[in-house]
Amino acid sequence: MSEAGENTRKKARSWKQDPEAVRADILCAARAEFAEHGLSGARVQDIADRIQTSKRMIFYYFGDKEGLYRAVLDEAYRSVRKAEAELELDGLPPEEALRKLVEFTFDHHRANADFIRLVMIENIHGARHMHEIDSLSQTNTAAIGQIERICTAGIDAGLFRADVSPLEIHWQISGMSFFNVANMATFSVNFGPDLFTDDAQLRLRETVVNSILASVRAT
Amino acid sequence: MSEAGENTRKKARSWKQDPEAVRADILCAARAEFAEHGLSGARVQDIADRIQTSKRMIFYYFGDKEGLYRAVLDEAYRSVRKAEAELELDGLPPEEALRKLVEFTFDHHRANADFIRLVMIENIHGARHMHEIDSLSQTNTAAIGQIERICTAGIDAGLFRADVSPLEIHWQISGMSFFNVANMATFSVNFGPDLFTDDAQLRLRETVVNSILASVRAT
DNA sequence: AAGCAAATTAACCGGCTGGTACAAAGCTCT
DNA sequence: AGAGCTTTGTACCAGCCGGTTAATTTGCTT
Repeated sequence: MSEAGENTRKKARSWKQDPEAVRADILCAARAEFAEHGLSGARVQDIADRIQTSKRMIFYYFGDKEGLYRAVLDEAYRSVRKAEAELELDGLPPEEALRKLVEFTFDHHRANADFIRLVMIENIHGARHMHEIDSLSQTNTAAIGQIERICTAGIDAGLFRADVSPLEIHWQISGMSFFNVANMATFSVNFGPDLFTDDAQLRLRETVVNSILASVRAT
Repeated sequence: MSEAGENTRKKARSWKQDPEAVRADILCAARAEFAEHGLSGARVQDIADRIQTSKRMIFYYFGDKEGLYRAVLDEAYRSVRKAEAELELDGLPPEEALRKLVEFTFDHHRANADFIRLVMIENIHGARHMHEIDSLSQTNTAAIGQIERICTAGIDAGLFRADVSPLEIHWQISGMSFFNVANMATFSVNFGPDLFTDDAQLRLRETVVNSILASVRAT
């Protein structure tokens, strides 16, 4: 019974201190757990079990369950916005830039299902916890900047309608890209899984690009 | 302490039996509770407290918490699909029909936030519970029928592209209409609440109509 | 090496929550 | 009216789970 875990890193008789690594481990395990089960569905013990640590550590570093949840949410948003910011579109012609942005968002959402699920969960809670995280509003509003630049360029070139709304465009792109991941489960049950094979997703992404481009194009 | 509730309908000394009403009441209260807090977040006691009944009744009629949740989900889908089926589009020209369908879906989703939240919750659970409800798949696949008819009419008239996919169109309409309600909370926090005023929603709905129509139109 | 704060462990607790046992009250049928 | 079913109320329980207490270990500083 007491002989378990001889090759584990931290347990078994003696352990090394590595607070930052522990903190990061907890955050990572918590993200998975929260994404999978939601805030109330997640079990602190299960988070501890996912990594080589004890329940106590979680409260030690994050205060309580909600504090941990908030930290997870914060870090998740931060990393996503960072990825978005790294997308370089400034050199491209407007239509091409918009296409790239749609394709990126669509793919990125698919590749980060955990983040999507966290946002779903946060919406279930009426975004109550996001309000308590300051730093986010700044990072996020910046996401519109790219679209704004594309739009002004497109309008100036006479390619886009003069009344396009960058915010509405972002809403549309986000909406479909988000829905695609968030509602895959129920959509598959209701209408079959055909839309979610790899090549169907490629076609679907192109459909989204077409819709967005068609709706901004000057007549 | 024990004198409470003289004017309540069922308690206080003597009560009338009305099983179907109780069942319906529970279902209604449960829908609200589940929509608000999710499956694990919902409290059976709180559901009982919302109406004039005891926790005991809930287990009596629905077996356990998940049974109740399943019943709620079933009823919710059923009523929504019923409303969809009542929409009459067959007489209209294709573009007009499609416009009406988009407008209806957009409005209907907004007006049924509880349903949206239930679907969000069910997606968090990977649609696990929907699989255990038979009757749904039939009701739901029928929802595509309308779009199929519109598309064939549109293609035959040379108004729509020949390669439009009814399923993809449904996906787009659902996606944006769903996202609009489901992610209102986080979207507002991130980008401000401007898009969710009544008249902004009217414009947004028109934007969705435009995108869909523009993307199906023959060049 | 001693002192001290930070990191970690193990055991524990209180109360909440899903679920139940049991009895009492209504309803139906004869 | 009363037997036998369904429906409802009350009290209760067992276990889970977030959170805590207290003691032990590590490592830094002097």
